[in-house]
Amino acid sequence: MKQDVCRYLAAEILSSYDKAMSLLNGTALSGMMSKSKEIINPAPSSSTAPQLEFPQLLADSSTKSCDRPSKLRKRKTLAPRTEYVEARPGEEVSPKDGLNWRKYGQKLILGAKYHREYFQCVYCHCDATKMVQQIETEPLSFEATYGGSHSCGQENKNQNEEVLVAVETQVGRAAGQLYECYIPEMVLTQNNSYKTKYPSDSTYEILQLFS
DNA sequence: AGCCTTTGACCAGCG
DNA sequence: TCGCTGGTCAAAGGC
Repeated sequence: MKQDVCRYLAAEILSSYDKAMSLLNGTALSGMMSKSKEIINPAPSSSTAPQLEFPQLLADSSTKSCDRPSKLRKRKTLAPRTEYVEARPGEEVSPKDGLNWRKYGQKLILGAKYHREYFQCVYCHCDATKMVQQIETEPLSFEATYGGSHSCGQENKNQNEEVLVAVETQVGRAAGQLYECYIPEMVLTQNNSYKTKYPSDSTYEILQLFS
């Protein structure tokens, strides 16, 4: 019963999205779906760690020298890698994500109730940045937007989370922000490859709809 | 002493 | 071209 509901809802969402995308661009969804399939079911021949399939989701990953360019204040185009996290009750700071960040600024965004905080990876050669915005309607929820990519090795330490973000983003986009419904767990296998572990059969069936 | 946070200023993108 | 706004810098202070 529960599985049927999930299947029905996912099919409805996909159907609506497909129609919308067809109107805008006839082939966009099919391309996205095939990409989602590649992420969810990476080819067995892929190397040790899963590769992110959407380079446009990441900002330029070229490494910087340890001397960050001074007086260079180029506005980066926002990488749409957005993650929603919840703080524990009573915790007013943005929750940790397991990586080491240094806060380099905060700004009150026009029309926003809370400040937006800007973080940079603590490692000097690393290009990764993170913006955290407290959600107005849900004070315990934070929207974390990641930019750049970790060239410092932290990413490897936390590769599972990075892959999750990618899967979350792609599937979420394809299904019309469905990603809060399910998050497959990535499991490191003995041969250093990753595979998805689904918490329930119904979740797995939803993912099958995208493949 | 060194690292981190705060905060005002600067600068570039965009409308 | 210009003003607004968001992203970043860097000095100062705290821990």
